[in-house]
Amino acid sequence: MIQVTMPDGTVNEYAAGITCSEVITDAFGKKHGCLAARVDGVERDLATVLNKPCSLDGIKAASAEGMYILRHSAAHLLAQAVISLYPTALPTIGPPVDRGFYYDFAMEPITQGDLKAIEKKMHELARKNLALERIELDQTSLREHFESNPYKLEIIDDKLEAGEGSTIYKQGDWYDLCLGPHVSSTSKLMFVRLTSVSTAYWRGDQSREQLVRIYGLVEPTKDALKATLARMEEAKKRDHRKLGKDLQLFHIDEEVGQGLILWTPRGAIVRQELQDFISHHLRRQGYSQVFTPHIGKLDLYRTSGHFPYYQDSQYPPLVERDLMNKLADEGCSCGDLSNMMKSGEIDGYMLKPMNCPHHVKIYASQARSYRNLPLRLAEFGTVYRWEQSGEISGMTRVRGFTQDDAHLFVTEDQLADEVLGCIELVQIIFDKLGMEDYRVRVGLRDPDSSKYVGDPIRWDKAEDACRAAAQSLGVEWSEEEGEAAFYGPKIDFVVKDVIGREWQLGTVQVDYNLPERFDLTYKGSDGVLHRPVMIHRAPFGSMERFCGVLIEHFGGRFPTWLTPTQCHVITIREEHKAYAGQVAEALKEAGVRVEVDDSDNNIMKKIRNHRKLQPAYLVILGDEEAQSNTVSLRARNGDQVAGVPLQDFIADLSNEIEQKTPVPSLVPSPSE
RNA sequence: GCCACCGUGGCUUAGGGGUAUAGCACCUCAUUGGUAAUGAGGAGGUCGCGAGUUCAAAUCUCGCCGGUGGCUCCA
Repeated sequence: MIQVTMPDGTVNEYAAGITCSEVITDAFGKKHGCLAARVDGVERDLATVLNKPCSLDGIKAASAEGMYILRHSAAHLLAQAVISLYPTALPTIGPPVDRGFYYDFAMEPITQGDLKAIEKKMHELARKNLALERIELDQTSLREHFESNPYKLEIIDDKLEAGEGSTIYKQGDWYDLCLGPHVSSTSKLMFVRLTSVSTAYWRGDQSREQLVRIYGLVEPTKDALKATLARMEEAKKRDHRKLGKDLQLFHIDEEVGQGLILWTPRGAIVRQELQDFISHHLRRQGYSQVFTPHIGKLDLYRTSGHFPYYQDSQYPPLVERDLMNKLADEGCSCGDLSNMMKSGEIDGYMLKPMNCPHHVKIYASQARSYRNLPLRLAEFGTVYRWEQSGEISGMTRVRGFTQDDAHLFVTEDQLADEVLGCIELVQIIFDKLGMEDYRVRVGLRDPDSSKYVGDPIRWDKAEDACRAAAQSLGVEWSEEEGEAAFYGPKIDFVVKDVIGREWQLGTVQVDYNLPERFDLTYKGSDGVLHRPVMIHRAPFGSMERFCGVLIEHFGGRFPTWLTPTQCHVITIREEHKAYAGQVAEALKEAGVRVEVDDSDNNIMKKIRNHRKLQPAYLVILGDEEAQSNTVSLRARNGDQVAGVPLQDFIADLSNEIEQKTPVPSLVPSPSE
């Protein structure tokens, strides 16, 4: 007999040789819903045989571990299906990922259209209720099993010591090299959906074979799969690239260039409101606004270190016309030109990849004393970076973007307080926008590395300041060793949107490097020159990415203060035109953004059309309203209220805008 | 940058060797309608760009540009 300790502490006795599955059924009943077991803290198959005393718990599909196992098993099922339809395909690796699973195959390219047939085959195999059997093999036998698959052999070479064995999992006549654990039967994998087909390099190495990668989803129940698919639909609807078009927020024109955002009037309003909001808080926090140009001399970036070190991710430099002509006359090739710029023989201008060198020069333009510090220079500064073409996407990955940037020049003693001040700003913004779901990453130096600049003692202090600041937020935060920039520790903000995707937005970075490179100084109270510390911070990251994320966060339904047109005034009949003009005028007078539709379409049609642009309110005007000097309001969700005195509406609306209320709330819902 | 797929009026889209569908939006006329599509008419496209094959190319081929999904990269 062996003793098995259950999670609640009870100890049951069983005959040795009993399986996890039997123990779990005994302890939790037949409908235990467990996909696997945890034996002495280690994940195991349900079929695992117990021969000695242990602790045991079940792993349900609802848990992260359970989903991981389910997805992993589904990847196997996918491979089985693919091999049965494409016998010459070679399976390589197929891990679970955050939202599903994938499997990479060495095979001829397939298309999205081929996925249906593969999915059908998966369902067929799932229905066969094939047991997944774990088989331990010695290395010789393993190699025999995979002798026709060089990818698996490479894995064996890499992962196993000489002579070391491993396991395969077998289902029907198909098997795969795998450590497991897995679900007990393919019947647990009924609710799969293949989502996309793509390519990947073997082991992520561009120089190696291109593989076909198939992505899929799996859920434990039909309803869960439905819900996941619905969530994906929702994500698609919220896609800022689609909403940006529908709501006329921005435009990207191939003739202007890839990754270059044209802010159209409606989008520009959203951006301007956000900038005004942040500017207000910057003034309150003692920042000084500055403006700097979009280009600077190569020498500046040689000093800062941006050129030529980061050359590959920048637009190529600009060269003055006279110099260009002269060099051309001398028969200078492009390669010569590039080399001469690199060596510093000739100068040119660069589109700025960062704002800091310009701000540093503002600091350096005067002699500074400790009495001037901290100096906080803020600018919505536009920078340009040469992102790889395949990486560019909508507003979230672009080549030109405007950072809500600022650089703080502080004394060593002020560092902790100033980092805290930066954090406070982030908190205010996220709170106001209802972005409660975010986490903070504190990037620390790798203790084993010597790539960092600056004195270790100062680093320790700066790292402590970052930790303390992150702690002060009261949200989830993590320390990540080795994630610091070479010039200082940093705090990154990662926002989770409503559908669970994460976006890296703002950042606060301590910098010991630039003050050194530019030989920045201030006169201390001791009369001696000291080196200031810099803090780079951009709480939104970039206006482009932030607005892109915001569009998706709100699903295009911006709060009243942000929404491009706050009220759309709609008339019922032609004779209400005059009153509509009066109402619109009064609203404009109060600073409200308003649009009027007094066309002769009927009211139903007009409502339908104007809803599309998602104003906070539709203001509907007919006989009753005109006679009593009131308005009738319709909210986005269709709720309505009639007979609101115009003056009350204007007062309430102004208040809502002023307060930056997260959701338009001037139309009470009928249930309240 | 690499791979696969895609590119038809402002938007959504049919077609797939004989210069092109439809809906929405737009304009005109009629209609004056109380909370998600009134009716009729009209205008708008050298089918991403450039070459090639062909009597004939939106359609086939090649190159380029752009988009999507991945890979790789990201101060």
